[in-house]
Amino acid sequence: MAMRAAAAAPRSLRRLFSTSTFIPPPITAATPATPPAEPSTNLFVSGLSKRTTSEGLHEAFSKFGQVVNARVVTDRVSGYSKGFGFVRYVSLEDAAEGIKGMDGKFLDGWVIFAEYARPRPPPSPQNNGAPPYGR
DNA sequence: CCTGAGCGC
Repeated sequence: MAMRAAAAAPRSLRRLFSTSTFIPPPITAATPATPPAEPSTNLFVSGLSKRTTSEGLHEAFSKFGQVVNARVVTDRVSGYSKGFGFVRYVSLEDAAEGIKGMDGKFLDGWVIFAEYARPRPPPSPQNNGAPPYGR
C-alpha cells in the first residue's frame, strides 16, 4: 500500500542527517566576525561626527571616568577627522564605565560606538618612533 | 566643504 512507501522514505533521508559527514565549525579558530578586544584602558571610539574634536571626546568621556588622553584620528594630508578616535582612562574600571556610558549614545548628531582598542605594534627603535616624513 | 566602515605616529 501507499502507507508502506511513506514509512520507507525517511530511512533514505537519514543519510543526509548522518553525523559521519557533519563537521561542526571550529570555535577556537579565527572567526570572520570581529572579536572584542581584551579589556584595557585604551578605548576605540567609532561613529564620530566629522566635526567632533579630541576635546569633545575628552569632555564626553570624562563624565564616566577619569580620561588621561583623548584623540580623534585625523587625516595627515587633509587634516579632517576620519570619524573615529581613542580614549585612554586611568584604570580598567573607568574604561568599562566609559563604554557602558557612551557606547550607542549620540555625539554631535551621530551614534558613536565605544569598545576596547586593540593592542598596537610598538614603534621600532630604529627611527626613534619619529614620523617617516619628518627630519 | 566631505562621501560613513573603520583601529592611532
